[in-house]
Amino acid sequence: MPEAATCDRILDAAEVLFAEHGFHLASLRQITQAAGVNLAAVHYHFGSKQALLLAVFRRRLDALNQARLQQLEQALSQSEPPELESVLDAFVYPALAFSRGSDTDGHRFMNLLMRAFADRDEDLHAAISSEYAFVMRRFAEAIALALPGSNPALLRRQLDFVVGALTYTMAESNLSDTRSIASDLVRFAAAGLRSGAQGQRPKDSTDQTGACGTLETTA
Amino acid sequence: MPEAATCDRILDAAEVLFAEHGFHLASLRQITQAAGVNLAAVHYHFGSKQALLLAVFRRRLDALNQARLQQLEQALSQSEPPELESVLDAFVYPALAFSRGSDTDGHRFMNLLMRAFADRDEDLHAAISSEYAFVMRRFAEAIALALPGSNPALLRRQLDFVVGALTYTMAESNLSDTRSIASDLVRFAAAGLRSGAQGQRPKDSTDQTGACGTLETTA
DNA sequence: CTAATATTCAAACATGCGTTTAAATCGAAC
DNA sequence: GTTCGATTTAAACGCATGTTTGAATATTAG
Repeated sequence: MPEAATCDRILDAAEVLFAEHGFHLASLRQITQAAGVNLAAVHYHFGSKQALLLAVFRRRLDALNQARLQQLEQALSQSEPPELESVLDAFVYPALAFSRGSDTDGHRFMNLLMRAFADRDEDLHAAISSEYAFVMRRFAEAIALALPGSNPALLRRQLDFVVGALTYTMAESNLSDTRSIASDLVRFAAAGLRSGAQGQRPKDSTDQTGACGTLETTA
Repeated sequence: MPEAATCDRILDAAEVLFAEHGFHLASLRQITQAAGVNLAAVHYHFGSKQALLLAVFRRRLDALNQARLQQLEQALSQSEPPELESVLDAFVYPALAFSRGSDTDGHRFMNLLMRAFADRDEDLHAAISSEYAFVMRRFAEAIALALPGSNPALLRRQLDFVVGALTYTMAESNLSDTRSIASDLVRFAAAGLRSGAQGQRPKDSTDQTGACGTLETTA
């Protein structure tokens, strides 16, 4: 029989309904009914509703960040030092392609990601950010290589600008050409990053740790 | 007696708890207890929990967008055509100052705003965006004036990048110097906007309506 | 075939929610 | 001082939720 396993059917239905109605509004009864499984199956296979949410996240983020790192390696091997636009594209394009691809699943999942970011779910945040923190670190290093002499504190702040622009863009519901949006965003971000790279910025630039490692690590 | 009126005490407590736990998790029992009023007072004064949320939003957004427009008028009167950086600062600074001001209330409210954006609450969205759509329109016009010959469709897309960077930055929980963050973001955004202003962009740039008027209007 | 293990199932449990109700209390006007 | 509308109060209603339970059913192993 081509019937998917119970776990996967639960994950699929949960992803759809979490993204559509939010974590707390999507009930396990809705989810299990949409998945065509019994209500208690969630607790049997995942333990709790919260654990189910985490499992939904893990399944997608693994694939996304793997695609990002793969494209980053390619960008790093193509020139020395790496080209800024190539690094940014490796960060931006897989996310946009995933969120706006032909399958609507990716877009739905990105909505879910935005929700989780806004919800500031501490447990989920901690679990996820520790799993994928190294991805953001790798990109920060690559951008620093592409912009020699840049101010690290300013660069980190500007990276948050890029993540914000990307996250917000992904959450937009109308979908048009992914490639052109990605290139617009890459050009926009590259110009912005270079605008602070010439050693301008006379003032303090207080380097407060603790700003990194938030959920942006995942988007 | 210096006791605040019941309505205001409910609004204050609701803003805190909505921002802290989200709309659906913050219960009316929590809110009324924190406000020191009876549970039924919410329905007597506001009608429903949803209407209470809307009232919380209105109270803050009025002040924020008024401050933005005031600073925009000043920027428009200072030079002809207006300077791009001044226009952007009028959009960015009041929001950042409000969200990171000495009172923690502003920051909490910005969290609430992000939540509402992520929640895609249709009713709230419709009510709010229609009330403040003209603010975004005014800023789009001003930026178009500051960048003569710019592509309107591209400009709108880039404006979303700016809104995203701003929203994301506001939601960051650590608070440091507002003025320096604002100027970093303004320089970043100005460079990005100018990067697409020289008539580049040969491809389509399909102008799909319906992209505007989303909740970004409020942030 | 049988025994043991893994999975599914229907039903119930306890809890918290938004909302409603009707009586009690307050504040000013006559 | 009494009356009348506005406000506050305590209690209850109806309902949906996440979770647990224990029996029924599949699945696998010996």
